[in-house]
Amino acid sequence: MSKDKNTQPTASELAVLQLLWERGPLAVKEIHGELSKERDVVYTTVLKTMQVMFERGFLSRESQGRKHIYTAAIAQEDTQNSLLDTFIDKAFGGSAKELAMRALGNYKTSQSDIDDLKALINKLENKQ
Amino acid sequence: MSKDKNTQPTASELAVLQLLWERGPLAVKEIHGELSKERDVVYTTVLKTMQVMFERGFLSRESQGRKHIYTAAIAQEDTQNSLLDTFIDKAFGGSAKELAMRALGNYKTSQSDIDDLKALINKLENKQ
DNA sequence: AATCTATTACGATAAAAATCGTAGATAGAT
DNA sequence: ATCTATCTACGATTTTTATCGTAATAGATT
Repeated sequence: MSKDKNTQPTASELAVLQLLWERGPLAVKEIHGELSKERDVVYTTVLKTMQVMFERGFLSRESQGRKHIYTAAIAQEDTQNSLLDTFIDKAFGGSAKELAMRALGNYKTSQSDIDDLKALINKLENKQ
Repeated sequence: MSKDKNTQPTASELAVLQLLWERGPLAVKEIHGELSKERDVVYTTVLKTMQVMFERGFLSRESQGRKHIYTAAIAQEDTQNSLLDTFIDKAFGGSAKELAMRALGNYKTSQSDIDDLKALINKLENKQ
């Protein structure tokens, strides 16, 4: 669970990772298709980003005919934890609790969300 | 509570804002002193950053003799909310609850933290 | 086999952010 | 009145990230 800033994906890279985490291995074409739904971006821009990610070790790939099928090479949870850690420091002066309460207070929570939270709090309380 | 990316402070700018939010109005010299504790940074770099922040409307300032005393011109809470919003999308696929649970699960929580959380959850539950 | 097309490779450029050096000004000390 | 230390102003450069265009190639199509 590294905290090294240089091993953290950039914003563009995260957009690619999210798709791979959600949908499994994909070719550049498919990532480009998805990203294009949200903003204008040229095919080779996405290609280049993914090539860089491959060099950085964020993605692995295998050839399938003439194309490459890319897979996320870093775990979603580890990556999120590392980003979260940085973010808590950067934006919330290091207070995880402040951040959590703000997140909960500002967005809609369903009853099942609340149940999950209660369970977590129980666990935390017993752990003490 | 703007979400406009261009109005969001950068990482360096946030470091300055945190200090001003915590300690009130300060001169460049003082900010530089604090930042220097954590990393090597030249005085004029900090000065320049703060001048840019002033132009961007993130800071206001008043002359005191030959120096400027800077004040945060954007509210901490608004800024955090805006950053949080971006972060939830970027790193947690839009799930505030996921983020909150991760934050709580990964860091130590005191009993008083837990009490605060319980109170918040009660409030959320009644709100539904 | 020749042509077409999807795809990669890769360098170049642009844009954004961070860093720093030099110059000039001003308050206060001598 | 002059000198000195402290500050600001500001341009220039560097670093990082994002974007894109061109060329080469492998496989499919005719």
